[in-house]
Amino acid sequence: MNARSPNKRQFLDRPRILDVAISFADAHGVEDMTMRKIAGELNCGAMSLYNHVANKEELLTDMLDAVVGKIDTPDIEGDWKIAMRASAQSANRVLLNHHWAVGEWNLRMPGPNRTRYMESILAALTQAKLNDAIIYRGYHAITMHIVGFSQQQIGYQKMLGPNFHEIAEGFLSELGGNYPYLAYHVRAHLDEPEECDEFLFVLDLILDGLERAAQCS
Amino acid sequence: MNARSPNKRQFLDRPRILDVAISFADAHGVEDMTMRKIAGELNCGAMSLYNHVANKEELLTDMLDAVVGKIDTPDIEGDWKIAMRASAQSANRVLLNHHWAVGEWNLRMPGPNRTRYMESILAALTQAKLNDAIIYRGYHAITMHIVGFSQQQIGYQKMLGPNFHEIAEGFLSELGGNYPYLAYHVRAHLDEPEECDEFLFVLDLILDGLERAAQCS
DNA sequence: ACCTGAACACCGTTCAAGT
DNA sequence: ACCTGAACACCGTTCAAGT
Repeated sequence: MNARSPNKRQFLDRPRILDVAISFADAHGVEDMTMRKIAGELNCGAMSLYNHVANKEELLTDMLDAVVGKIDTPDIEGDWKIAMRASAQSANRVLLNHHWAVGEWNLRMPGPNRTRYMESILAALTQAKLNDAIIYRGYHAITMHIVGFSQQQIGYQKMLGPNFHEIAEGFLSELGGNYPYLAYHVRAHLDEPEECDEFLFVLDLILDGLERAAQCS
Repeated sequence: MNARSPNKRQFLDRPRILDVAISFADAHGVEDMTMRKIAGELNCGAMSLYNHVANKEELLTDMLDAVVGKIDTPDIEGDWKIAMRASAQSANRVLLNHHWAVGEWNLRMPGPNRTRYMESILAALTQAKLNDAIIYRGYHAITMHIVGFSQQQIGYQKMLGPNFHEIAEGFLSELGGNYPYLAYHVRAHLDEPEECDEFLFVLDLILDGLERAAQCS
């Protein structure tokens, strides 16, 4: 009669597996995520998962698409740059919350959520009355920035870990007297209070540049 | 007396292991790279590798650093934007030649080559007489673009594979009538002859934006 | 229809034994 | 000092058997 009893139906279904897998990857990283461990958290045998999911690849593809589904789509009304900023910031927030997702983004074919997401970005750029060439390049530039910058942020977080200061200081002393510019840069990292506006700073570089390029042509 | 003979010294050393590992990852991807397979290509037992390398993690860290060592550093003389463009293009070329490297870039602490590379970028930005805040943000923007854009290019290449057209057409017919903007974008991909200047287009957006931001402040 | 244990073909790495 | 096979604790997944 308890949770581990074989007769107690576990309501094992696709969404529940997806939820548990995402939570596990959030907590321990996707490289530690194992079919056996997911099954363990669901109190079922590892092979039971395969009644609902073709294989681990498919599970990961669906996990990514579920995460993409959480991103706020740009509002088609009003100023396109403001809408794009809001959506990009939402994407950045979501990706930081699921730090494994950024590594899967460019490896997998888009699922339904990502397809919708792509369409919404392209729709917003078209709405902005940019010409075709700028929309084409702009789409790549914007999505590149969203996942690339998030990945860089996450990468630094992972490399430095919770004992941030200690590792950075260690790296600094390894540098010795050489590499003065790098030492200066690392020290700036240690002093900096907030990084969140840096994502938007670079995004604006791109958005403003696109607008300017469109006016020139 | 042949290569597989145990008495024939294999000159098994760190650089040789690194070379073979990089070639293997280039050919089959890092996810298929195995200590046992590397050993196989070196005609030695899997455990022999551990006499020269602490573990697979360390090997991957060194592989990435070796790849970074191939990137042309920006020339400190002359126009900073031209120098940065040349170096970024070199990085893009190197990363496309070692498509696994881009996934490791943000996961590992910099080795000696990457340390030198970071220093050279920061030196070039300082040489450009940009102010401290712009150098700080600009460094992140430029490196983000170099690895982020390369990763996006590689990701599309991997997803679509050699039978590029076929898969894209399949995706298009899956889209059906919905997602008109996305369908248009995918068709533009199919028509486009060259993508190599798109990397520079976005880089210039960033470089010009940095210069403009520096003048404003 | 759904679940599952045993088994297979792999991993990275430890260890004790070889030379 | 360098090499290595056996072994350990894992993987993802197949398959045949259960309900």
